[in-house]
Order: sequence, then C-alpha cells, then structure tokens
Amino acid sequence: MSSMEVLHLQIAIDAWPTSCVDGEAPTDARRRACDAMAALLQGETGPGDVASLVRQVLLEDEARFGGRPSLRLPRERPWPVERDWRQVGCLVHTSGDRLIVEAEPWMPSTGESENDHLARTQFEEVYRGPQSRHKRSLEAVKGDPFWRRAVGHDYYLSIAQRQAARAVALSARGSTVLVVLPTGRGKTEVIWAPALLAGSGVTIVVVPTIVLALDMERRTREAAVASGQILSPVDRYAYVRSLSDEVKQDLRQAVRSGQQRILYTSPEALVSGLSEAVLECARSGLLRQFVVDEAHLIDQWGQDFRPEFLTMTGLRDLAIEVSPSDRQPVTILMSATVTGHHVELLKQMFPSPSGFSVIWGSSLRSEPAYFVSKFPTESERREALLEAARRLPKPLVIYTSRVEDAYSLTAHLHAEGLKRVACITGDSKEMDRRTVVQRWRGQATEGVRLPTEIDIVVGTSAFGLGVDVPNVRSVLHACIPETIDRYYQEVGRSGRDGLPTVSVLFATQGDKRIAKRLNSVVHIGVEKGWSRWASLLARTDRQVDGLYRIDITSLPDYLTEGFGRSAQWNVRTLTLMAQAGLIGLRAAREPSRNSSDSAAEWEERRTAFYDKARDLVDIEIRDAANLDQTGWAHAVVKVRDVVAQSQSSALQAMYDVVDGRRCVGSILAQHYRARIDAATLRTQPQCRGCPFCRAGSSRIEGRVELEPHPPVPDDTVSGAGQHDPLLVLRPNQSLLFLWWDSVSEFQDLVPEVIARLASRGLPVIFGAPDGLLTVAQDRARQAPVINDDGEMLDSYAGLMIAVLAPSESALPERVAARLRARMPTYVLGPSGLVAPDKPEWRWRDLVDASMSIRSALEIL
DNA sequence: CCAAATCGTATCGTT
Repeated sequence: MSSMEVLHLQIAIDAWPTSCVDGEAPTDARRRACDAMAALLQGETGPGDVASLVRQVLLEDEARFGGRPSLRLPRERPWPVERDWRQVGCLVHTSGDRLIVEAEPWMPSTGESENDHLARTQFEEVYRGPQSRHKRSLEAVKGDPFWRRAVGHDYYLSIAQRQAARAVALSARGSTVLVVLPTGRGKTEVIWAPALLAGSGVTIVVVPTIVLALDMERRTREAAVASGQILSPVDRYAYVRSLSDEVKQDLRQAVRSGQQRILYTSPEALVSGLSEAVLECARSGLLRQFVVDEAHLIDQWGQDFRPEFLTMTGLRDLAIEVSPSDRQPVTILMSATVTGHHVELLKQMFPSPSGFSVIWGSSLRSEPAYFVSKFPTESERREALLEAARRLPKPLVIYTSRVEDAYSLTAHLHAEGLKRVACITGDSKEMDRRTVVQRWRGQATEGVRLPTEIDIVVGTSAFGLGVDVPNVRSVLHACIPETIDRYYQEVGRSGRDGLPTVSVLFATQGDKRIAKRLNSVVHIGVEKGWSRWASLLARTDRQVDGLYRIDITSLPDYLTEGFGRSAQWNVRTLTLMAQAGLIGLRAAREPSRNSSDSAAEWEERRTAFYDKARDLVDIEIRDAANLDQTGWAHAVVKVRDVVAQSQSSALQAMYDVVDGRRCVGSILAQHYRARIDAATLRTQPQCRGCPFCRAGSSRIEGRVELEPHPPVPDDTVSGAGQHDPLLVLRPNQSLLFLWWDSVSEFQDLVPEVIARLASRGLPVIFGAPDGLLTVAQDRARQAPVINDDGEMLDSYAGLMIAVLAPSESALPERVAARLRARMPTYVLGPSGLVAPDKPEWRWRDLVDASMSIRSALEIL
C-alpha cells in the first residue's frame, strides 16, 4: 500500500534521467528527491543526498498512509549503491537489475531513563506533517474596521495580534509600546496599520540586518500596491549603505518632507546618515512611529559590538523633544522573545512621559519535539552527526558555535557523500547568504520557483535573522549555545508552517567551556572604568545645547598607546553608564552654520566634522548627583551585576536543557516572563516532547495560549477616550444617551456620528452592525474605528460608545452592567427606549445627560 | 585561542 507520492516518485525514478516532478502539489520531500536525482549526472548530488531524500518520502508515506512502502531503484552509479542505502537507514535487497528499498525507522540516541516508545512516537510525528494532530491551529479573530481598511485583512491571526494592533493604533503620542508577539503572527501589519490608515506621516523601522531591511522593502512595496497609496516617492523602503548616493539623497529628502511613509534602516545608518532628516521630519510633526524590530537585540548586541543599538536611543529622545507636543512619535518595540531583564532595559532606554506599556502576547512554539544526546568524545559526536545528517528530515539546519567547526563539518559531510550541504557563517558574503537560502528553499525572493539544490545548511548564529523558510523540519545543534535565547531562536527557525519538527542537540563535555566563554559579556572594571570616564570628561567639549561632546578615541591617563581597542573600551564605559541611568547617549550632530561662515568655511567645518563624526559621542548628564567616584561605582556595579546575573541565568537554563533537569517547555516559559507593575507576564509552557518529560510522566498536555496582557488596550496609555467631545457630562457623570427617532435616522446618521466621534478620540464601538461600522470607518478616514465584541465593554475604562439595535426596547443587560459600574459611555439608542424597572418613563428623561443625534451632529 | 553587523552630508535665497 502506498500513496500517490511514492507512485509518482517511482515513475520519476523509472523515467530517469528525463524524469521530473510530476503530479499536483508534490510534497517538499518528493520535490527534493526529484531535484536531487536530476542533478546526479552533473555530480552536484551525492548518493547520500538521494538516498536520504528517498527514505524521507517513504517514511512520510508510511506515517500518513500506513503499510510499508518500497521503491525500485537502479543499482549502478551515479545512483546510491547498497552501502549508501544502509548508511542512511534503509533496508535493501536486490531484485534483478534493481534494488528494492524500504525505510527503517531511526531516532537520535536517548538517555537511559527516557521512554523510548514515547520518543519514537514523538520523533515520527514529524513525518505525519499535515495529518499530525499537533498541527498548529491559529484562531482567527474578526478584523476591526480600521484593520480591514488599513491592511485589507478581514481577520486578525490571533487575539494577541488584535490586542497589539489595537494598542498600537490607539497609542498616545510620545508613548512607548513594547509588543511581544510570536514570530510569524503578523507583527509587521501591526505597525503598518496606523501608518497606512493615517494617510500621512513617517514610520521609521530599525531592523538589525540589511537582509531584513531588503525583505521588508519587498513586502512593503507589495503592500503599497495593494493599498493603492504612494508610500514612497521613489518606491524605495530600505536605507542601506549599498544604495547609490542619489537614492540615499532622495530617501533623506522624502523623510524630511514626510512623503516617505515607511522606511527600514539599521541603527548605524539611523544615527549617521539619516539622523538630520529624521529630526527635520520630527520637527515638522511628521514623524509618526519610531519602531525597533527584534528589540531584544538591543541587549545582546548593544552592549559592545553594535553600540548604535544603544546610542540610537539618543536620537529618538531628541526626535520626541523637537516634535510639536501634540505630534510626537510613538515608539514601538517589537520582539517575540522577551525576558524580565529585557523589559527593564527597554524601559530604561526608551522612557516616555506619556507612558510605557507592554502588550504581552508571548507564546512558545508548539512544533518541536526536543532530543538531547551526549557524547564522551568529539569523534563519537562527529560520527553521530554524520548519521543524523543522513537521517533527519530535511530541510535541516545544523548549528555550531564556532566558525571553524561549521566549515569542517561541512567538509566532512561533503566527503561522506552528502553534497546538498552549504555552510553559512559571519564570514560568508551577503550574496552567498542570499543564494544559499534560495537554493535551500527552492524559491527566488520574488517567489519564482527554482529547483532545490541544498537540503542542509551548516551554520553559526550568523545564519538566522531574516531567514524565513517556512518548512524547515529539523534543527540539529552540534554545540551548546551560550544562552537559552540563542538556542530557542535557532530551534524556532523550524516549523514556521505550524507542522511538527524535531530539535536535536548533540553535546560533548567540552561544549560547556565554549558556551561559558561566549556567554560572558565583557564589561570594564570599576576602577579602570572610572579612570576612563574621568579622562574622557576632562577632555570633553561642552556644546551649545548643554551636551558634552566626547572623543572616544582619546586615551585614558593610564595609557600612552591604545589603538582601536581603547575606543571600544570607552564606548563600553559610556553604554554601561547609560544603562545605569547616569548619562544619556546622543550621536554627535552636524554643526549648524554660523551666519558669519562663508560657504567655503562652512564646507570645511562640515567636512572636518564628518571626518571625525564616527569618533564622537554626545552625552547628556542625567544623574549628576551620582557622578562622583562612589556614586559612579555604585551605579555601574549594579548594572554589571544585573547583566551578569541575566547572562548567567540564560546559560544555566541552557545547561538545564542539556542535562534534562527540567522540561524544555517549562524552562523556556520560565525564561520568557516578566513583571511589570503588579502583574506577572507569563508564557504558557508548551512541549510535545523532551528528555525530562519522557523520563517521567509530567507531560504537559494541551496547547492553550495565554490571553494577551492586558486583555484590552489600557486607556491611560492610549490617551483615547479620556474626554467627552460633546462636553455635556459633568465631572461626576458617566453616561450620555444619544437618541434617534427612526430606523432611517439610525441608518443615515449613526455612521456619521460614529465617524465624527472616532475622529475626536472615541474609537471603541460596541454593538454596531459590521456594515454600518465599515461606512463609519470610511468617513472617519485616518481615525481608527474598533468593533468591540463585548470584551472592552466589560473592562475598558475609557469613554466608549455602545450602539443599540433599532429593535431594542430596553437596555441590554451587558450595557446596563457597564453603566452600573459607572464606566464612561455614550449610548446610542432609539428615543423611545424605556427605563429599566420604570416602564412608564422614557430612559432619555432619567439619564445623566441625553440629546438627539441630530443635535450631536450639529455640535461635532 | 571567541559568534554576531553596520556605517557620511542638500539646498538657494526673492518677483
């Protein structure tokens, strides 16, 4: 018994070398097998590649349709010979001039106390694919009117996305919102929605890599077409170094003038080339959103090797400062993986007078089953890696900690007959990274199909960010990552399609040494740091705006020679101080032209400035009281301890995974939680299998996602619904009844009233029919309209609108409950509505305040 | 005896 997949593969094998991928919607494994076969003659495929992929097709077939499928294959080169088949885990026997091949099950070696039956079941789930009961199902939620209008989606992907989208759309000018949403759940649309709805204003998105900026540019270009708006006068959305001077200039100009509605860039480009344009844009009140994507990297990368992640906060402060007070940019920080330490750091670095709020929609990936094997020696691990590379389902990523290990493992796999293997490290060129992903995925960036040429990528942590291949089936760690964050990020590259995956970690004793070394964040010592700070300060230039300009190449008193190293230590000293709240960082800004400067003098000064600009940092003294040696040491030691503590717990959590001390899902859930104010923000543990769970009986069942926190946008942050636009409520009153006289008034006037109220900061509507709200949103244009399904009615503290149906003769209980709680509400209802408990009275004569919607329209 | 990535500027002047 076999499915069409195996049949089609058999046909392709029999037709070789003219075979091709046949049939409708081939599985990825069959497609790969056919692509590999096709390249056998050119020598671009090794026998191991073909054997491994054919085995995967057989196993998938068996898992999905049962039976024990087999295939007939040629027995001479370049095809795999008997030994090759056995090496990848197949049973093989000869039948005439053919080999009959069956797949044998395999899984990585497990610990002594693990239940191997469970392990096998969990491992094989990956072959069930779309038929797996573990397949992720997202619960779509009806889209708000503003969401439909802005991004054209009828649904949100999840409650968490809805919550994030609403909070961002309602966020008060000048406020900071941290959005925690799992990868692939539409973070991007959350920031697009306000940008597109507004019809004007600039959104700057800081991304960590060029690849990410270019990917986003491509998607944004598509979104621009779909929305029918012109989002960039030059149809460019990524500001990166490689652009021509002309394009850069155009983009800067478009930012200054507010015509560039969305722009992606790096922290480095932001604080250098783009800074003046962004400030000019802010000054005109046109900077709408300042977004930092992958915001957790501010901690990981900002500490020393990309200090602009920290210094860019100075530019953002300044942008808020120079903006008109009613048109300040909103800061939006986005990440899928946030710890308590991250929340604290981000609060410190992105403070906001209008509030710092967290939208917590964190949840763990449900796709991976975790496996950990330990090996006494490096050579035993090497052998096991080869075996696993041959048997693990493809596409596969193998991670190492060291560049050299990645290269040598790649070479080893090549030598052993696996040719569809590529290697990516920090040394790889931009171009290689791009083409490897395309050959791995079998698709060009523009969506054009290509043959797959790579099944396995061996890489260091350089391989990851921006690699969005949906169907990665396994991740193999040939190392112990230095933090649980890196481990989970890398595991999370698999299963973006929501289908089961396997995560395998092969450890040796020596790995802990490497992990420990990579884990330690190097901070400057207290005495050296103070001494550096003292000498920096002594050489500082006080600027006209009260900032101090520091030349980071200047040497501390205790050194006579420093080379590049010294500058790095100086930056570390300053970023440490910034995290301690002692100083604020600013990128040095271009000097302004004096009226007395001649054109030549001015040009000379500017050139001199830019020659030196990379070595200059402006700082603002924030905590002068603690800038004596004692206060300084105290503040800085505290930060060092916090960072050291956070690093060490991230390493400890990784060790716990390796040693199977706790359930992997629980370890992750504990790591990704935070406290903010009185609330603990949690992540729900998820685990479909790990060594700890298989050793005991403590299996986590169910895959319930936590509700996002807070459950509805917080009006103290949103700034919406604070006031009474009709100005009829007295201080102790919370209810205004707006009545209509007829159904035709309801149909004709209510959308208009809602549109105008929404434009005056009353976006939340309960009870109105969809069609009516769509009309209201069209008329409200830039102001978001939110269609509450009852959740906000129960808990939203701001002023909101409840709309009754024309058929309603009495107040619905849900609305009545809100009114009893004295939560501010405009009720829109028929004029003849009777008072609850007093049927002889019209409600409009008993309430705090009432008016006809006709009168309301005259006021609005 | 150790991974990770990015990076320069506008501007002139009046019916």
